[in-house]
Amino acid sequence: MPNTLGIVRVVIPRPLYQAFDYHCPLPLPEAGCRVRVPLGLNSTVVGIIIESGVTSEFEQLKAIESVLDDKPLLDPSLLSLLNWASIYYHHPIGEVLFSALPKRLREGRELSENFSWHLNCDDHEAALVSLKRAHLQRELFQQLQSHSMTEAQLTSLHLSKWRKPMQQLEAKSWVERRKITNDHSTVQDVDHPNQHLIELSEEQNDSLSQLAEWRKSSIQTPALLHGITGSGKTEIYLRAIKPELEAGRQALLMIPEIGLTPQLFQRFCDFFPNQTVVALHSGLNDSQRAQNWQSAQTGEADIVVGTRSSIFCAFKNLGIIIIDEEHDGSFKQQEGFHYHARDLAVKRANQLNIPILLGSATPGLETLLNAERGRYHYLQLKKRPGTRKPPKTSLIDIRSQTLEAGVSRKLLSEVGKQVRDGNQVMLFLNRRGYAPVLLCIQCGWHATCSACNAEMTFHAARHKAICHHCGHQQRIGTACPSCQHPQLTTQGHGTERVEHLLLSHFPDTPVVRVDRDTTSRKGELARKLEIVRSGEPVILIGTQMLTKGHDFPNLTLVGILDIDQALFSTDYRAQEHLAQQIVQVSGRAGRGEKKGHVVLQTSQPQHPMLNQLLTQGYRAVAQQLLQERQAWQYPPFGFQALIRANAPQFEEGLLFLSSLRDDLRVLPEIETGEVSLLGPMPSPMEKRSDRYRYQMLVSANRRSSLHCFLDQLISVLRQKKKSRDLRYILDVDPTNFM
DNA sequence: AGCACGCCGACT
DNA sequence: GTCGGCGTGCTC
Repeated sequence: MPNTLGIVRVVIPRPLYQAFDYHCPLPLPEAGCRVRVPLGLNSTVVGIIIESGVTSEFEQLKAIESVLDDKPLLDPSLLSLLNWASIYYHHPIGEVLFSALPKRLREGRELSENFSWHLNCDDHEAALVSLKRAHLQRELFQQLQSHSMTEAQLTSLHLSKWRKPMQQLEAKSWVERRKITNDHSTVQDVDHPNQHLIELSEEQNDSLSQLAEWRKSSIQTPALLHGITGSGKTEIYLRAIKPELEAGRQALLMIPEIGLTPQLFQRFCDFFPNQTVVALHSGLNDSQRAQNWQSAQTGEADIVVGTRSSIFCAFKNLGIIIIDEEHDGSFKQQEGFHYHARDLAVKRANQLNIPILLGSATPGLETLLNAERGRYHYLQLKKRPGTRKPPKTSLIDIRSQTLEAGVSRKLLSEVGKQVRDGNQVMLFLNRRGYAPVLLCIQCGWHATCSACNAEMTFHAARHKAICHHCGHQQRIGTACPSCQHPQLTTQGHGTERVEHLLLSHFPDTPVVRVDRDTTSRKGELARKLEIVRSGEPVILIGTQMLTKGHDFPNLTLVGILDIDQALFSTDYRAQEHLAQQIVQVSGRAGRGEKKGHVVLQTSQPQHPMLNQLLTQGYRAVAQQLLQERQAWQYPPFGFQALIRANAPQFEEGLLFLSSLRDDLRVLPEIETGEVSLLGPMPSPMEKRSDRYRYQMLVSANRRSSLHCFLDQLISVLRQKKKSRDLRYILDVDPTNFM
């Protein structure tokens, strides 16, 4: 006999598509609470209730062991987003739900209590005098003089070691610790005298009033803010958020993976000094992440600035979502649960009926199409504020140039000229290391990775060849490892090589290299950026780390090296990415008073896309690319999913996918031609990290056909027997075919 | 995934 | 005999 009372439906952290029912003592905890439940013969796991008070078909229910939360951690709207994502991406609900939680909460740990610290001292002067020698305490004291601070705020300040001195201040009774109960019943004053120091241009003001108009409508559609680089999109974000904070709601600002420049975060803190701004990105440790996540969940944080996974952050009362650099590829998760944070953000905003603003100088083709079809509100910023002009771009035909380390004479002399004039220069090369190929001219040996089908990149300073795909390293002496010939040579150039070239040509100018190798140490990137921000002449050489969001006012020349590879890529997205990259890098030039100039080195100066980009700009290129996509029925006109399979044995994944394809042949969507399959075929790098990788592409002209087909595909896939070391994954709306 | 069960070959 | 490799099936 089915029970009608005392049953909860629980999602388990396992790759399972269904939830399990458990008995639970009354009163039942609400959906979104964590519980500890028995699973299998003798283990217990942390689960999340997704439905409370259900009837169960299942006969032998077990009882939950304990309830971990008295208030739900995930509210109904977030649960429904996660459930939707599980269905849309055809990914097990167990993994989807748990990917929303910070590690500590996933493990069932206690919620830490949040505190704030308040100054409780009559004579500030006397206290400061007595703290003359206790620098850390003194600094904390001064911070607290302006306003009281929460743990999240203290941690996000660069005061890494604040706990000890704070304890000492507490011991002296000058500081009082209080438990936070802020539930936004009283809204802090959002206005602040410093806020309006930056005066907006006419165009910016116009966009803002359009935004205000747009928000009055009863159904919120997304808005695209298409503003050229340097047009001041951040100022729009700040002012778009402000009314929401004033109404006691919270804001989520999503940024690309390595896009969190301390300046952006600082700008938000400065603009809203009375509000709590917290970060959620990969630079935080587990405890900071749990802390900040929780502060959004309780309502203590007003603004969350976060990367991809912050789309799953719980909020007490979310009022607006802003996505900066919405075209950026890092919003798509590339392993495990392959979600697209931007697309989920649009869905979340739609479910909550709150505004969402997508900002970019180079909107993705999907977003641009939505805007041009009127599904998104389309705002444009076409000018840089003040007298600043967008940089002028010219091409250098490298076929008629002498090259040194891939840099043309012409560009080198231009660099010299700018540096002599006291300006800063940036060279962009999307390849780190010294050279992508290391070889012996005597015996033909070259450094290849034993785990991947790839060349290893030579890193000169470390005397190593490193595989950029799996991290495998090999020490390189002076002689050839195969024939002992005393000299090895290189082919191609990376940032380290160009750095050497620049050092030899410009011995009196600092050369700053910014890539993953030179910034892996904590604080190193910040230190390098600080050198550049000092305004002294420097030559920057770097990878795409340099392209995102930085503001260097004294930078007048940008040189873009080696784009030719991307011009001939077989990936249909390569042209879009290249155009975006060129525009983004170029946008670093001429942000201050001085005029900017961009030099693009290519062997294809007649290439139609490049020429259209230089003469008509990004939007024209995007429209052209959209036409091509339409002709081929590629996304966003067609809909795709990719099934990848890999195994340690050669061709095992291929066999598996071939057999899957045979099974799928009888499905109705294949017979009617609504859905077509391409492959299976080897992935672009067949062997990677000692696994052989294969893929099969599923394409459809209608999203509904694709999803109907994928439902059946998943059930076929799950019933299929496979060896234990074969792994497969379904990627809906793939953006990366590697 | 993580775990138990059960089947089979290969060792002290 | 029994140890352990791995294929299979189940988890409320």
